[in-house]
Amino acid sequence: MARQTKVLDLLKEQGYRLTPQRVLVLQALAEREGHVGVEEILHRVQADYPYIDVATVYRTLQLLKRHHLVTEIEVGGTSRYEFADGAGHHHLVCRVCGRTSDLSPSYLLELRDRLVREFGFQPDLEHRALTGRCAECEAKGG
Amino acid sequence: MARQTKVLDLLKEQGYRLTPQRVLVLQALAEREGHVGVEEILHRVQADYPYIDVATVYRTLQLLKRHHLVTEIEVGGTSRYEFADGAGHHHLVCRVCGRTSDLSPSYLLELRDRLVREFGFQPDLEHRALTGRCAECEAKGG
DNA sequence: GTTAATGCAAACACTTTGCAGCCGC
DNA sequence: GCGGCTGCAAAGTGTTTGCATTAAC
Repeated sequence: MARQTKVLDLLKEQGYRLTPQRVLVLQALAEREGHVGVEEILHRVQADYPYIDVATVYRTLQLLKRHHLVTEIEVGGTSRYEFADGAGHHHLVCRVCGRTSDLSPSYLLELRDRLVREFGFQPDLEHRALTGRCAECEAKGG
Repeated sequence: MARQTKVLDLLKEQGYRLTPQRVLVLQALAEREGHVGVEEILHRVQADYPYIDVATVYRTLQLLKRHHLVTEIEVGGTSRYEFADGAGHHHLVCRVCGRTSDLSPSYLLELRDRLVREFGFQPDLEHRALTGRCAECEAKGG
């Protein structure tokens, strides 16, 4: 059973229409680990259905986000989206080679606790992308 | 002696021209604590010199950034700039009321160390804005 | 006088919106 | 068939760029 099936059921339950566009956007998100840019989603969907418009992709992503079925992440001024299955997590994004890897939520817990404890500040640390330089690029000295 | 004077000297030394526009942009940054949006900088400068263009503001900020005289911070998809005097630091930005407060760099050191130690990943944690809800807005339950 | 910096306008990338027609239910 | 959803086009942000003119040195 494909990752996106339960999301589709959920949308249907809520009275949303299961248009082929929505199915394809979900598919594009599901068949890809990690966060995906809007551009890439558009291209993937267009492979199956060339008439889809960016506006529809954005609208679909907004809908999914509103229902917490995808999570949005901002990296370098533009938004990327990711299937929201399972627990939250973060990403390490290499600024040089672009490769990304996952980071357990536990890494930001200590920071959150300190901010809450010391300032009563509840930080948005749900699904963050941390940019930097990965070990490889660091070694190459780019 | 105004905060921006040494920056102006520095620019002059490097052979850059001290145009009134540059002086005014620096003034706008200096007379304001914390990070300032481009829009606000533009308006402040226009009060003294109405003919300045946004492009000039952007170009000036790029120049200053290139020489590490201001730091850039991205919050909510747009850039904000801050005078780069003294040690680095971070900001807590309340998503509800918009108020900001400073955060000592020490708060992110432990995280940086773990990422370096465990993954060899050198994160960009120089001058970050952490959004969230401040104690007051949290209490009000907005 | 040179040449860098400006103002203006146009282009840019990303995202949102208005609207007429279409199609999932 | 109703009403939500789509495609298209246009507009809206925030930022950058090309170019002729201006002004700092």
